[in-house]
Amino acid sequence: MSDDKKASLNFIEEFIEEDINNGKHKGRVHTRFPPEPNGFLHIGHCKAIWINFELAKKYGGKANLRMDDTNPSTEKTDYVDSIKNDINWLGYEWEGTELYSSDYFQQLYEYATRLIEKGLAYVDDSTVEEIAEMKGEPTAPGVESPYRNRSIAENLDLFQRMRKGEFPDGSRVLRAKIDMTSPNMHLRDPIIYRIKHEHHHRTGNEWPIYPMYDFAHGQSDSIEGITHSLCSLEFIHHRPLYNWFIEQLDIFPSRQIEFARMNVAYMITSKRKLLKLVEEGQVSGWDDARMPTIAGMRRRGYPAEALRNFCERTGVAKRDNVIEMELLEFSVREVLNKTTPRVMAVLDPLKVVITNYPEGQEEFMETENNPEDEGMGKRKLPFSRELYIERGDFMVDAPRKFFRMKPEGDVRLKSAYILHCEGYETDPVTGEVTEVRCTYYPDSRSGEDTSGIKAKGTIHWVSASHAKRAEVRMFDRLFTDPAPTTHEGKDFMEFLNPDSLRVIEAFIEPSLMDAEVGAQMQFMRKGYFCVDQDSTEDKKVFNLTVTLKDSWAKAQKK
RNA sequence: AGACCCAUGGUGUAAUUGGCAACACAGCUGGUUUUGGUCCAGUCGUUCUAGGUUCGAGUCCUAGUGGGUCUACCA
Repeated sequence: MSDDKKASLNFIEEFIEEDINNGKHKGRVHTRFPPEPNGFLHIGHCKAIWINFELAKKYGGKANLRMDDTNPSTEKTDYVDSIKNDINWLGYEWEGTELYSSDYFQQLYEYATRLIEKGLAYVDDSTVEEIAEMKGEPTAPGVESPYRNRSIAENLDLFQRMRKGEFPDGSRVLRAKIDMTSPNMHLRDPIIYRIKHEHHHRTGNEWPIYPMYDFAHGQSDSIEGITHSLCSLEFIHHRPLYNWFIEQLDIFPSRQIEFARMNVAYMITSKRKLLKLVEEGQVSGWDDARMPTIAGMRRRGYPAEALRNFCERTGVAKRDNVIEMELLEFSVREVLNKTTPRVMAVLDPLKVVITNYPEGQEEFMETENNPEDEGMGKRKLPFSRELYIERGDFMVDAPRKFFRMKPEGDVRLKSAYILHCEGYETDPVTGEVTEVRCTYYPDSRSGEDTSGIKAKGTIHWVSASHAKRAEVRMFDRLFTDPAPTTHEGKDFMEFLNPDSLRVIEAFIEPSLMDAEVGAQMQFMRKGYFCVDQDSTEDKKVFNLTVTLKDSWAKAQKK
């Protein structure tokens, strides 16, 4: 019956299935996510995590988490914890305990020694400038270092003394001896070890020399038996070198495959630039809800499931891409629509007095928590003579298609009565509406409406005497430009959105005072929100996760 | 300038590997709705250019054009 169409494979899956079909590694699939612990994970990492862990899952394989910690200057243990936490939060578990490139320092040292013994590596005494100079340009070949043809014995001796810490930082490096005329700059005798008398977050002062990325990453993959080493496009030029080391060292042949990293409009993923935002105080920290970090998005209220769905929808390819934020927001709303309770909160309050409703009287209105899911139950809302509604839900000179409250008009209060607007009061100075006066139809109560009145619109409300005040943080995109880092001659900071954060005071229904930090809900007709960690016992703080779609507002703009 | 990578609606990704170009988001129109939300239906719009191979090309070949990457003792 069902015409189960073949699910299409992305190009990495095609490679993997080809390898499996060829019996390579006995069909084993083992990936890894290799962050450098020098910053927080962001939306780009999110995609890399998704690819590596989902692929392993799909092919019944394993995925390692490996901290690529070969540079002691920038790496910190604090970051390790946040990285592990973020990955777990996204819903993934790595194989065994987390691994570290630094665990392989001894093995790497031996590999380097093996290279020297084969006459494929040499110690170079040149300065940084000299090495750069001799490297040449992409269009012009480089020249060989005067130290290039030292004897194996001398190289061995020098390298051992480097390891013993006999030489000062920067005085010498170990280079692979490949080809100074290669059109691929990475093959022009790349540096594989440098001297750094620096404390490492895990190996302490054990090592005065540290391997470079190219001499650590591929070998670590190999040591761990990684079958498919997935990385972003900019490493494509490193692949010949990656393979060269595997061949010369004759070690397990991991295969590097490059994919285009994911870019999202209005978000930046440069760790350096993100750090600048934090250090300059443009945001409150790495986990500011406006940050494209996983920690930030979590605090903002983006569900992990939404992020995973988003990664799946955006696909895997080799094309440069910028994904519209709308797709991310769709993914977020999609999950939240199903999972969050609806609650009443008025963000921009306007007082309504129901003149024919007895003073001092109160009623409790039953309302469903989520029309998408009856199982989420019902709750009661206090109702009284004075209410707050959204200022934007009242208009003095309303167009015909305005279905909310307007003079002489009827409007339904969600889960309560239908109101008839009798008039309004304004501030004599500013002309601003200060209060709306209405009457209610006693026989129009929700669920038992016999009034026969049909109100076209339904609006949300809170009882003035019962409502609580709360702080609400209304977030907007951090930048005004979809690609703030791509404009030549302009610093990305010039594109910071001055209105990315608007703090307002809102009135919320009393039940919300019980909401715990992290709790998520829909403020009816406004958007999805979550309780921020800055909340206190008597003052809740809510973060706007994402607004609801608003076709009325959209129509008004035209 | 050299090497390498890439090119399909506005955006992103597909196309049984040479056989009627599709899916999602966005847009637009309508329906349902006690959220102008959700949901449902419909609609708009695509193979960078020029040659070539072929009965047949988004797919293969050549050239061009456009975009990206590479010249850290970072990863």
